[in-house]
Amino acid sequence: MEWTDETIARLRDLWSQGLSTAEIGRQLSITKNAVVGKAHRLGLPPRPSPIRNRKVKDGETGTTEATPRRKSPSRAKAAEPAAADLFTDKDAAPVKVSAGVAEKVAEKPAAPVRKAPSVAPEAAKPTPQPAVASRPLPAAAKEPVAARREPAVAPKPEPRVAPAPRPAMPPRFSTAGIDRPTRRGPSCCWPIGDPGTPGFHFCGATPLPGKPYCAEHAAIAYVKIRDRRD
DNA sequence: CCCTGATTCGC
DNA sequence: GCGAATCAGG
Repeated sequence: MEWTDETIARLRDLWSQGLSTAEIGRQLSITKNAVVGKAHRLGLPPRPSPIRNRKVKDGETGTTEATPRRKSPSRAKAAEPAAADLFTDKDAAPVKVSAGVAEKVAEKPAAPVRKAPSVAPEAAKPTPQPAVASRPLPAAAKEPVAARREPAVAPKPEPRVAPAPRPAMPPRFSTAGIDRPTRRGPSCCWPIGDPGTPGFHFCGATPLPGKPYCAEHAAIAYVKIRDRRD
């Protein structure tokens, strides 16, 4: 797997959107393992694991080996240092509210994440049929399977920088210099150019209802998730 | 069984 | 660094 800047950006985006690792893997045409592995290497915020803390530190009971399977799990690494570290900004922190949790919480008052409200529930679904169910996508509808998702261009979905709501405190990249769409309503947040680069900006076109992207980019962003299983 | 994410470790 | 194998919980 060649982790280009684009793929990494996509990974981060999808990851921050709360998609499951397997889902991300399907969209990127890679295995979930690759997704998780890379996510960890990137230091992406861990999402609620279905399993409990496996890292019960070595020693433990000592009587029976905890993980005698492979070799020697002597690599009882540290706990979970990295993730929290990354969120020095309060802005990024709220993202911790993951899909699963979000459903339960049902509200995030002081934690307006970038994801559009309408998008959240979709992405939160274990089996996302958003792209399939409600897709008034004209372009995509034409060639659903054929088009698939090949970005073709070089999209860099940048999760951090929120397009519309709350320009208060940008986490890492200041939206100040970013040329924001003139209109103030919802706008397509498909990134154009490299984040942090002078020319970087967002598409800004009128997004599809309930989608963060315009029809054009939504066709790229949201792909038939079906047919992906080989 | 299926799903999920986390971790390990050979490459 | 990468990701299959594996683990482990729901």
